[in-house]
Amino acid sequence: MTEVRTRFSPSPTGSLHLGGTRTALFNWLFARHHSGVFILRIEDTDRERSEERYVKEIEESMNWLGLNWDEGPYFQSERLPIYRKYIQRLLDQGLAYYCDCDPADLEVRRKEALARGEKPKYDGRCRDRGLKPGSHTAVRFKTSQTGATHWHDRGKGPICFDNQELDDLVIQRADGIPTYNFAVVVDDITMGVTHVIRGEDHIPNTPRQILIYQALGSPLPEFAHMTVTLAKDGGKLSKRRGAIPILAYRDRGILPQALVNYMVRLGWGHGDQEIFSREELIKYFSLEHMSKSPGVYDEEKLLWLNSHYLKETPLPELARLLVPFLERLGIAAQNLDYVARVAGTLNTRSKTLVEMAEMARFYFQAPASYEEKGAKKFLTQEIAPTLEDIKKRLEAMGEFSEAAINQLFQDLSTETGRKMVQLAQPVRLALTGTTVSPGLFDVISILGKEEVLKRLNRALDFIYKEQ
RNA sequence: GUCCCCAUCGUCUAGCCUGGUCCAGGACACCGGCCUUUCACGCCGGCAACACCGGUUCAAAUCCGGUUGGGGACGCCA
Repeated sequence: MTEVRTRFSPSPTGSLHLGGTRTALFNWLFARHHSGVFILRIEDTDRERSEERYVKEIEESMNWLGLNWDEGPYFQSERLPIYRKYIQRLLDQGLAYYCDCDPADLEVRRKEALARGEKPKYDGRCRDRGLKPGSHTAVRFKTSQTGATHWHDRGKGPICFDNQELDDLVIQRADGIPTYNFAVVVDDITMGVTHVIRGEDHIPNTPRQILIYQALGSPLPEFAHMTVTLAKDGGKLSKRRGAIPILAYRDRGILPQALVNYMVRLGWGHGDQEIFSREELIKYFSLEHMSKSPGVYDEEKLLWLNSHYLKETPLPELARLLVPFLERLGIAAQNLDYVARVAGTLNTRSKTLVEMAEMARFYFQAPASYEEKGAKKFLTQEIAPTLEDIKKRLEAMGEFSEAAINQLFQDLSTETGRKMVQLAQPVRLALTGTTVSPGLFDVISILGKEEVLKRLNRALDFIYKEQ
């Protein structure tokens, strides 16, 4: 059995989005599952639109998700001589020819055909003219006009195209740069790619590429076309339709494990299992279980997975992850132990690190104001004596543990006959500024005696000043 | 328009290849309830689907054909 070799070949003409990343993930998983090789290849033959910074972004995105590659990155722009050699071979064998048709004319003819309700195809007018290379000549591949091209797709099953549907595609532009359909084939041949796993938007390219493989006398790789991802309103997920750069997920406080888990479950399944560790993914992944119909991007499910992984992440690590998000809010958190305790009270109630940081704010900054409705209800003249009492009791406490504080409030409740809620809410408001927060006794314990007393005093001042 | 692909709860999916165990299972979302110092978490329960029409068969979500619907592709972009 020969070694499995897959590749991910993005073009650096923009940020990496969910769709492309999912393709990378499936290729990576397939390679890892078979202990094969995963190659990164940058398809930068479009000189106009390719940019160095996007190469960096692609690499950074993949690194963030842990999709490590074994070979590459290869750059098509550095492989021009190789393509030229293969083009020449086809030319010499009469399997390709020069064409000097004006691109603008072709465009007009294409529009006309479309208007007539026909499939826009190149009519092959230069096919037998025996043109010599010139400054405005492209090279076209002589596509067979008879028979059919078919293959067994590992994702879709048998697919067949009538060759009459195809036309003589340009394989080398007038500027000497090969086009996508040709460069991919040459690359996949020379890099020994055994499995081509890509989006189903490439299905129409496949018969053309197969014909080129055959013209070059090379054996075919396996093809597996995976579904595209649709936006909520239907239609391919795109920049216009809600797709965001993959790194934006990181900025939004999404964990890489959550994104990976989400992407893999979109269009693939393994029984009833929803949560997969990286090892399980590698162990279970197979092309056969890919779904055949397109999936709709559902952010709710991503967020659910994210909150799941947020809960799973060990506190010290969660603290490390949270710090940059705190800093973004202008909170300098040097004490990682403190942040870990804070995170421990927030990990079950936030969906993202961004949310968690926002909720953590009061642990680092005293409330600047009190939520209006809550203040009206709980920070009243009537409660003031009780708050004074709480203050005194807390002040007298030794060990400031959650359990001890809990006991203190229980006692107070029995002694005063006040319900816990009537005790907790005013204090919560005083400490956090809102009526919603993590468990109050945890909050008190974490903030510490000094800070708690300070905030209680401020709340009391607020009450006395208000009435 | 032409070609290609696809079709199970609102969404992601299991089952389909190897018909009966499926009056279709899980998850997200949603709706109840429990827990409770608030909000969450957690737990329990509920809602909800085999697109349609024919055929094959003792029997079809599962096989075949058609219809409808959705998606993709039709560049000297990738």
